[in-house]
Amino acid sequence: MSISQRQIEEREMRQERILNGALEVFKSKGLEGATMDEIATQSGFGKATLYYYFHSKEEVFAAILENGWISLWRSLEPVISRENSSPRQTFVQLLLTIAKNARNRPGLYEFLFNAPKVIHFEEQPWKKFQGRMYVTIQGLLEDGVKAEEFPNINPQLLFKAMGGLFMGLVLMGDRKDPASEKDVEDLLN
Amino acid sequence: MSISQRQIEEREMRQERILNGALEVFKSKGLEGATMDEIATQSGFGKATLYYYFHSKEEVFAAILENGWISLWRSLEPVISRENSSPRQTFVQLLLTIAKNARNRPGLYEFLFNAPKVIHFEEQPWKKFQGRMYVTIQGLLEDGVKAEEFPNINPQLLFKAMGGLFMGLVLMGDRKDPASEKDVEDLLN
DNA sequence: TTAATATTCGACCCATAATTCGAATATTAA
DNA sequence: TTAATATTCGAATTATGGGTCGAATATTAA
Repeated sequence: MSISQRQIEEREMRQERILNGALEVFKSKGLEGATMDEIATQSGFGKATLYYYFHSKEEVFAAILENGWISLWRSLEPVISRENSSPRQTFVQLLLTIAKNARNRPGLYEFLFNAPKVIHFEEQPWKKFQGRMYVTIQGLLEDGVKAEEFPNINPQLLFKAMGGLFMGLVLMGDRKDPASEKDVEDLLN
Repeated sequence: MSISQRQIEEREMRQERILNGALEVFKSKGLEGATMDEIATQSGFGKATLYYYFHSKEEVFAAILENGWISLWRSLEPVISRENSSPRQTFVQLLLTIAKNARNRPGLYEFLFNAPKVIHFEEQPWKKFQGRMYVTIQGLLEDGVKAEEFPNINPQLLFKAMGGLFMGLVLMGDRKDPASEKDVEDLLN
């Protein structure tokens, strides 16, 4: 009668296939250079088929970002809600968790963290998750400074520095050396 | 008979005017969104005139990057070749010099450091200068670690961290607080 | 088996934006 | 002054790439 569960799953798989192909093209051609034709070829469909699964190119972008942020946020939640953990410990674990994610799918995470700089459609649903993450980190830093677990620098400044540092470490790296807990601790001192 | 010095200079001025206009448009519309029409309007020429000075839109991109990297490199040379300066001192001065440049022309430097991520033409002449800068910084860090002027971390790692940190601080900042020598020193400790 | 529904895609369409043309207008050298 | 050269730009041309159409082909439910 109606659509079977299997059909839904297959549909989702095809969508993911398209999204992966798209990400691949973005990686090699940059956001701007990526065309729907290429994405189609890369993901193994005809161009028109992409439009059967997504309304527009913009929607493809958005879907990648949304999936990415949601899954990142999901993996962070348990770390954040853990009890009996000092701000600093939580902070370190947070960074390590992000790093672990990023190591698994470097292309995706480069996209996640850089794309927002390049495009600016407003009111994107994924911004909610991005925002939550930033607020959380910022809060941890503030608490940590208050509890004297971090050097006494303006938390805002520390946040920016950590943000940049993290990008440099996790994303610009050669991927030879996954950041260990010790690395992060070393850098914090 | 032939072209006078003044004519050459005027020509260069017009080219710069175009480049400045282009940068302005890139800032507000992004690389992709920028059109030759807008660049023309912004810089005060007719569109066809742009093509009298540059072969293509791509060449306009490239010219901005090349000019930028060259002038940045020029300003760094005296710092690098200064004698009687420890690796750490040189390193700090280098960062401060870059920061000073960036503060004077934030739009340009954001472009310089971000554009390479977005577009992907190979064999760009400016890459030579970018490469030189990175090699120099990397070398300073290695020497500095050897001389125990920096915490004893893998210089490669330190380089990545500093790179990210610097981007975060200088480029993503709110520009309220120009980085002072003290800031840099604080962060190094 | 078959009618309905889901999926696929080649060939178009069309708006936008890059690039070129050709005819003016300025500037220069003699 | 004037012929040659340099500069300018509106209008036309072309290329690119997002998005649509309609006709297949596959799958499903009955």
